[in-house]
Amino acid sequence: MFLHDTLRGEKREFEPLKAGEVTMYLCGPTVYNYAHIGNARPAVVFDVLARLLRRKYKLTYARNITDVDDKINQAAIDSGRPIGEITEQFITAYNDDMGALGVLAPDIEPRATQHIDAMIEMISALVDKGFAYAAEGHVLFDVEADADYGQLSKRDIREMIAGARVEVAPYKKHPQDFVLWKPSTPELPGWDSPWGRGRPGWHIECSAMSAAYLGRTIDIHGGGQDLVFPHHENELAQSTCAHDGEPFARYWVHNGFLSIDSEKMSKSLGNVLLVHDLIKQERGEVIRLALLSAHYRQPLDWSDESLADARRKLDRLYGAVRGISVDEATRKSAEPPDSFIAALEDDLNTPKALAELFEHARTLNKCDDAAERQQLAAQLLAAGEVVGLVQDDPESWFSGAEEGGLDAEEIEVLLARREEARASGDYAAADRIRDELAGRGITIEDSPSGTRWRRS
RNA sequence: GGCUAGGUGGCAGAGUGGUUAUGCAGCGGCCUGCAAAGCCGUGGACGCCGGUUCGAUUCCGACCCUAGCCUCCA
Repeated sequence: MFLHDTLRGEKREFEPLKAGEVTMYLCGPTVYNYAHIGNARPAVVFDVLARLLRRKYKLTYARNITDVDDKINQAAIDSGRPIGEITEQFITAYNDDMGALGVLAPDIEPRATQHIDAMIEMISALVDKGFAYAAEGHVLFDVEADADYGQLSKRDIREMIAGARVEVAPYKKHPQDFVLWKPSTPELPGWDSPWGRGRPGWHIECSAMSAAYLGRTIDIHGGGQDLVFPHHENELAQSTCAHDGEPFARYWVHNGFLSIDSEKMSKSLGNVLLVHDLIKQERGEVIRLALLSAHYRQPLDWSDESLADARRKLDRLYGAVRGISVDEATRKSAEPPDSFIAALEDDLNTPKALAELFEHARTLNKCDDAAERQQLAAQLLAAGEVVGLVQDDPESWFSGAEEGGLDAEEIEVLLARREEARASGDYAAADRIRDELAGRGITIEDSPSGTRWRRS
């Protein structure tokens, strides 16, 4: 298995720290709004990685929830609702939305507000060891005390023109020093600490929670590319300095950015696509495949076309297994094609893996031996399970409900009438029925084993 | 300006120092009452300029273009 590591800047063989066991941490959502399609990409990508890793290793996968944050505070002020109500609402919404995309729950979903003690402890350690200092109720990380600061994002703090565009707070020793702890006014959420009542900075949350659940050194740390700086750089600095130089993450894995119709997704452009809305119009599986159709490190441009494309791909895969009954034992014992796993194990090359799956589908379509067909179908389903696709019943995939469409019974009545017409040689009447169905989005397929239909 | 990724056929998107990616769309055929699905065949590509090489889309260098980060955004 190979993974691209941002810190080393290269793809290299993956070896867990402890033989047979893997720890993985992914930066999860800040719960003040619904997740958008860009947020969904890392969740889906690392879900596939988790599924793949579980084939070989005992995986412990943590994805945090940031439920204390100034954006949340602002949302509470704007809406006049209590913070706890807002965070609960969006935690539930996030899990529902990701579930709709086939994302399995991580082993651990730690919440920041439940780990304040661990954060305070880590901040104290950083102060004691000379890597942080208190100033005006704040505690700041001293980047100049960490000779390695900038190693992940390949930045040299001496060259950073910090403060050129943002006013530097007067209590900072160095413009790049970042907040570990900040004071809270009475109306803001806060916890007692050695530096007074306050709340944690964003970066320390992940450092403290990953150490609490996964240990000081974790195997894989994931997130979006935009988190490399400053978030992950700061996590790396905090954790390494607090732990006397013990390595923090052995592989840093970052997914590429997603754009919408070649434009950056942003509120000002009004093109923010929420998963919550998208799943009302399109099946989650289609969205999931669309997210996996480009390599995770590549930029991904989202458009109506990418969804239509994903839908047709699923038509092909479901079409290959349609009508084949795979018994439980065969299904359970089947292994995905080697080439499929090989592609995934090469830095999670999902487009390549899917291409292998299409080749496999062609082999299946060509095969006319019943036993062999069942075996091939079982392999395809086993492969689908690794990427979280093609796990639905093929019949329900093709007959999936559509608003205002004909229901299955009406269709069957029409098909029966068409069969009668065909049997009596009245093809004109048969074709009229077919045209009528086509006009209402139903495509007919005659086959030796009877006529079947699907929504197109 | 700096750092980090990219620029592949009509679209999406892998990969490789010389040989079919794959999916969709196109074209020809098989199958079908006709279709659809499926199968077979087929056209079409590697940003620009140099260099290395018997040979480069693939390696090296310059250039152009795009994206992300340098502003607590996945």
